[in-house]
Amino acid sequence: MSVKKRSVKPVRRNLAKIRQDNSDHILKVAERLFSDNGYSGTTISAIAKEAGLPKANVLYYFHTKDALYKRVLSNILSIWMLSMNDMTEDQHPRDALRNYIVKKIRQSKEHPHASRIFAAEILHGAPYLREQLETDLKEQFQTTCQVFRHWISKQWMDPINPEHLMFMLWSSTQAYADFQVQSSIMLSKTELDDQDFNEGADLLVRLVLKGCGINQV
Amino acid sequence: MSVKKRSVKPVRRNLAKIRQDNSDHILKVAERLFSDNGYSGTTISAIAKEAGLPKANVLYYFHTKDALYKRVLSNILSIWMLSMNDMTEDQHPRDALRNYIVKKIRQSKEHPHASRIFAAEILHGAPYLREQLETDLKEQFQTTCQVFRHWISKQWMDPINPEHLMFMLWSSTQAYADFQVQSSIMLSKTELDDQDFNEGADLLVRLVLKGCGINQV
DNA sequence: CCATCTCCTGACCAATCGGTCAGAAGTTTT
DNA sequence: AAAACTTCTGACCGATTGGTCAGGAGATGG
Repeated sequence: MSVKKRSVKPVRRNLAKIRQDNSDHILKVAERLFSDNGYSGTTISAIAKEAGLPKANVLYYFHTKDALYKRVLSNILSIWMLSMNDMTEDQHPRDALRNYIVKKIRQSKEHPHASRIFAAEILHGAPYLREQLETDLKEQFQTTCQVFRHWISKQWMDPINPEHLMFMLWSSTQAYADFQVQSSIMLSKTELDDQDFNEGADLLVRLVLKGCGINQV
Repeated sequence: MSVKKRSVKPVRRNLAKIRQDNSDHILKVAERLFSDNGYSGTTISAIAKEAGLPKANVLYYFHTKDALYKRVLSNILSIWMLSMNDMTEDQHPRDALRNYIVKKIRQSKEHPHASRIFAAEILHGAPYLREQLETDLKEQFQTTCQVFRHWISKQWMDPINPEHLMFMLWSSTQAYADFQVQSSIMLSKTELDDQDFNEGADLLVRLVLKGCGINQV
C-alpha cells in the first residue's frame, strides 16, 4: 500500500539524443501526413497531434512549415538519387534494365510515402524541386539516355527513343507507389503484397526487354 | 464632348443562359486551380478572383467548396469512363491496344488538368472517388482483363499478366499529363509539343505490342 | 406596370491557420 | 550547488479560411 517515494524520473535523458529522436520522429510523422494530405492539406497541429507533442514543440524544432516540408523533401531526394546511377555502358541492357526496374519497384514498396510526395510535387509543377530537377536529375537523365544510345549502336537493343523509354520506365515503376490504392482496389485487396510487386516487376522486365528487342539469356 | 445618355446596358441577358455560362466558367477556372494547387491549396477566394467574380457569387452557384470539387470530379470521371470501353474480344490486340494507347495519350494532352486532378485524388487515397473506383472502374477493369485472357487463349498474344499489363498501360499513358512538367524539363522545353506526344505513343505501342508478342501487320 | 422570382454582393462570422513569446522545467557545465 | 544553456509549452496573435445573410439589382410572367 505504501507508495515508495523513490525518485520517479531516474531516466536522465541526454540532450543530443533528445534532439535527434524528436526531430526524426516529427519528420517521420510529417512524411506520412504530407503524403496522405499534401502540403496544404497538412497542418502543423495535425503533425503535432499525431506525434504526441504540442504544436509549439514541433515549431521549436522546425521553425516553419515550409522548412519542415523542405527537410522531408530533401530526405526523399537523397534516397532517390542515390540508387539511380546504376545503368552504365559496360553493362548489358538485359541486366541493367532488369536491375533498374526491380530496384525502382522495391523503392515504391519500401518508401511509398516518399514516392507519393515526390509525385505530388511534380504533379503540381514542382515548386520546391524544380531547381534540382533542372540540374541533378536532368544530368542523370541525359547520361542514362546516352547509355541507351550506346547500347543501340552496339545493336544490343532496337533503335527506340531513349527519352521516352526513360519516361515509360519511370512512370510504370513509380505507379506501384502512387497508384497503390487504385491497384489494390482493382485486385480486391486491402493492400498490395510482395507477390503483387514481384509480378509487376516480372511483367515490366519482360515487356521492356522483349519490347526493346533485347535477347534474354 | 457631350456624352450620349443612351442606355448603357442594352444587353438584356437571359437568366437560364446566365446560370449556364457562369457555372461553366467557374467550373473551368476551378478545374485549373484544383489541378495546379490541389484541393486544400485552392481557396474559394482564389477561384472567385480568377473568374472575375465576388466570392459570394461563386458560393451562390456552388454552395460549398466540397460540392464544387465534386462537380469538377464528376465532370472528369464522365469524360474518362466514356472512352475506355473500347477494347473488345472481337478486335485484334494489335489494333485495340494501339487505339487505347493513342486515345489515352491524346486525353492526357487535351485534358491535362482533369488528368492531374484524377491522379492527385488517387495519390491521396481517393477519398472522393473510392466508391466509383470500387464499382464502375473495377467492373470495367475486370472486363478488359477478361478480354486480354481471351486474346491470350487465342494465342494472339503471349501469356502475360493481364492485371499488371493494365496497370502499365494506365500509368505510362497517364504520365504524359501528370509528369508533363518533369518531362518537359528533361527535354529542355517549356512544354511538350505534338511531336513529343506522338513519339511517346509510338514508343509505347511498339513496346507493348512487341513486348506482348503480338505480331504487327 | 407590378408582383415574383433569380441573380448578385458587401459586410460579417466563427474557426482555424502558421507563427510568436515569455517563462517553466530539465540538462549540462563550472 | 550555482550558473548557463537547451528543451518544452500554454497563451496569445493577426491573417485567412469556408460559409452566412440581408437586401439591392435585374429578369420574367401576367
